[in-house]
Amino acid sequence: MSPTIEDAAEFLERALRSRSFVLIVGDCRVDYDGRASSTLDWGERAVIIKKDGSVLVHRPTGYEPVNWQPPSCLVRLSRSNANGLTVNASRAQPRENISIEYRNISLAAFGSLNDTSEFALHVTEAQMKQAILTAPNLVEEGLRPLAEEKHISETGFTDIYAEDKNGFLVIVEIKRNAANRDAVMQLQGYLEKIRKRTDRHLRGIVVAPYIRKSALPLLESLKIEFIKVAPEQCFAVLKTQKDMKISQFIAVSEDDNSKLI
Amino acid sequence: MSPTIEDAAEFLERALRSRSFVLIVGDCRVDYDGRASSTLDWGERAVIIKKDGSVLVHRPTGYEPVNWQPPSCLVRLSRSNANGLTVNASRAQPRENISIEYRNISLAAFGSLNDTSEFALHVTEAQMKQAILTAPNLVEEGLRPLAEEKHISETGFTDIYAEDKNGFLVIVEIKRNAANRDAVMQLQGYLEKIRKRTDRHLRGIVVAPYIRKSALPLLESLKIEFIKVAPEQCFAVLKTQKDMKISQFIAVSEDDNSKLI
DNA sequence: CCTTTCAGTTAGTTA
DNA sequence: TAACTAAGTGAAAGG
Repeated sequence: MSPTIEDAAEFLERALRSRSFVLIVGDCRVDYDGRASSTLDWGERAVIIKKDGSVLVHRPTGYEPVNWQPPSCLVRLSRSNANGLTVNASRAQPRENISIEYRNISLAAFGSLNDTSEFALHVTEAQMKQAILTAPNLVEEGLRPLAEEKHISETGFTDIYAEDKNGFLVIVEIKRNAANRDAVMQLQGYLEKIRKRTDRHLRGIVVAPYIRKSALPLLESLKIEFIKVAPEQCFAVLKTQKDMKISQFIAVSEDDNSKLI
Repeated sequence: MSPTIEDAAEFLERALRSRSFVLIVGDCRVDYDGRASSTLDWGERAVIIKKDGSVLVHRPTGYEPVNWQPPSCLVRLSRSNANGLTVNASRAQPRENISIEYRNISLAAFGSLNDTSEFALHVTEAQMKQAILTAPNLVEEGLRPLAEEKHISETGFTDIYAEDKNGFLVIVEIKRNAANRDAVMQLQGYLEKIRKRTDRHLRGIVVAPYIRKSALPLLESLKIEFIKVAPEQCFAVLKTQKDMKISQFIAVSEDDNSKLI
């Protein structure tokens, strides 16, 4: 059933050379030495070796790996003896090393993982935009969205056209995470373009969960405003939308039931 | 090459029922909702489901899982449609849920991991004992170890017999981690046994990285002493021992080399 | 490269 | 069970 150590060694040699995602399940001993040191006697664990040099040793329970190595460390394979196979992962700065010695390997696999999607914590900018279009008072009392902006030449510029309660034109730039100088500059560039085409009074608002201190001077000098909108708020709005649909459905169902009584 | 979603579903159904260690590599979408919320669009990731209900979603790079669920959560499988398969992991307190929707599975495996060894951070008690036997001044200036104690009836009692510079008998109890009331009581019980057999002045010393505040009153009332010995110190001693051997070897080698010159 | 701060922190210990 | 604290914390942002 299990591959021989010999076969596994050859297999893993190829796996590590290919710098892909490597999975090993087997009976091993783990030694760590670095900022601290640790030992873990024989037992079956699952080990993940990633292409960036991360190494994770997972026991049968628990969220955290029992031993690990952060990204950008050097992973090598060595044969301690005919029946032994050791995976060695080390890095400098700080000098740390973990060695995983196998006496049996029950599963070994490797392959490249194709994964390019962006991870969005809380909500995406698109979802934030949707939330603000649904509930513009998240930004300002009396704000009325006008139309969605088509990306003309900008990259990664999520924004909203709107009118405030005084009828002034408002450009809202949304950032999913911290607004920095770049975000302010981007909005400024956009405002300047628009000012060339219209004489209307123009306001620029950066909307983000929070703003970098480093962006505050620029913000003030350009008379651009910052409104803090937490992803949670947006999520709450979107959730309420969803819940609305569900609660409406439930209401109908209850009506149906009442008819049955 | 890859199993069909149909086959994978059946396979994983069995895997989850067996409450063992489950590995899934495949093209998935991940949604999380709980203390925060997140989305992750299609891509290939490795998922670990442990018997205690931990769930880890790992991308091709990075130490941390992109999404996860801590131990003791409920993992269920559902078929969204003929070509879809969703792993759902939820827990209450706090209410959290992650759902992993697959459109392709390239690897699925499960099995029980037999892993009972104790994880020892820094050093084991045996190693601490070895270090103190090698360098008794870690505990006290002038301490001379007498003999190793055979475990009479105690469990997990790692200790050292010694004489201090005044010729008094010293019993040293070693704890790898925090010394608590139990440790003090254990040593006290042992001291009482010995006092019945001898009239010699007897000292009891608890050696550990640190001591619980809760154990201090008991310690004082029983006139038992506490000496802080950090695992790092023990490790340093053991390392020096090792290094001694190596440096001796190097010294010899250098001698040999010098002869060759 | 170092420092500070935050995390869906997790995990362990004490009250 | 809740509160407090440490972690081989890791990861991001700022200097």
